[in-house]
Amino acid sequence: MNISTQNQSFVYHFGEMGSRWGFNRTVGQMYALLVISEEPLSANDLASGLSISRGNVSMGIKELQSWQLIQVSHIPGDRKEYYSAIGSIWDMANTVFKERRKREIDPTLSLLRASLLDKPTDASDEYAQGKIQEIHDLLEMVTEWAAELQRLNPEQLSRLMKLGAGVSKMLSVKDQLFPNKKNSDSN
Amino acid sequence: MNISTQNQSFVYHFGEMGSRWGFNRTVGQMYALLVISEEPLSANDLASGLSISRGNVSMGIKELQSWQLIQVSHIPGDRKEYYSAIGSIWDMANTVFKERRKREIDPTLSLLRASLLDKPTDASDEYAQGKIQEIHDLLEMVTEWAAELQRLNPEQLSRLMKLGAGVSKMLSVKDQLFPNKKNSDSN
DNA sequence: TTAAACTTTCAGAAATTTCTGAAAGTTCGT
DNA sequence: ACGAACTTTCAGAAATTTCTGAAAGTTTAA
Repeated sequence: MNISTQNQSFVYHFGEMGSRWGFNRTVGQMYALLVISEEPLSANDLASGLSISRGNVSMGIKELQSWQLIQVSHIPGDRKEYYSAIGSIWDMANTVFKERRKREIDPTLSLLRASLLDKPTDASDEYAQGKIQEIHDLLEMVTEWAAELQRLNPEQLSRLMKLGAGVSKMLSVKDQLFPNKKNSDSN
Repeated sequence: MNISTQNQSFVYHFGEMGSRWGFNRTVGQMYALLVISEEPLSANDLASGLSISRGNVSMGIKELQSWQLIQVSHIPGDRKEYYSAIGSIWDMANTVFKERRKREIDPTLSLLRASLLDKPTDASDEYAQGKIQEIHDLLEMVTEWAAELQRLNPEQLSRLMKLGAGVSKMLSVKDQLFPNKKNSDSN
């Protein structure tokens, strides 16, 4: 199994990016390779395609499975396991967002909430708590909003995004339609 | 300079989180400490507060400055430099987003565009290009949208987010108001 | 039950990242 | 011009992460 030079740089770069998304370079490369290959690939294909050890592939597969990003399939008469990327690119983005929220944001929110329970003992603690509160509120709002958006289907989301700047116009339209809805919480 | 145990865990955790946002643990901790402290802190304060070397602090400061997250100030009659976090939490989030876009997303988009310029040579390349195209389009759309949202002021953004699920209702309201606007590009 | 065909595990090696602290650099007052 | 008070740099040390490959585990077929 070898990768066309055409896709080499994509796979490699995706690996680098992957490390920003919570998994390491090789795991990112493995995933990239699975995404762009139409046929499912065996663990050996991945190892030889990326010139990494079989053991490394095995660990990477485990990781990708824990992210729910790949799928196993079988070929009749062949005992090897074959892997392929699950779903569309939208699904992938969704999954990664959801997983990261679970693994990173949620624990952070808990920690912030815990911090807020301690009563501040002096002025500087007071100031610190104020800041922690701000961060908490921002994170919570963004998180909830993201969850909300994830509930839209891709088509709706796509329309919303393509609306672009129009979104602020919509806000004012809304004010005209429902001028008495309280949106005066401008802190 | 020592940190109240109350804030210790916040600073430490923020450090861990920081590494997800593109800088390392100590840089994250330094920033956390600056955020929750009302007074500007000197490099030595940071070093002793976090029990790290002076040299490390110096590098961290450079990093935070390149992210435009901190500010220098001076105390009359004192030659030391004092640092403090810039702006509100909103500003911070904005800055981090903008910087990450510049450093990570933009290069990725360029790479994807470059990949798309090569004509595919066989069927499997064709499939790969299709996927790369999808990723490109998604990334581009999300990026543009994010830029759009960043142009809103915090108050508008906050209202939009608090709208939550209401956003999909707005989409249908829009359809009723402007039923002939073409939004049928549902690929 | 044996063995072939596969997968997983994990100790230690290799690679990478981060940190320290001494030395070099800068700035300012005299 | 000198030296005190600071900051920055950077080579190598320390810590952390990732990877390898041999050994152990699993599954299937006969």
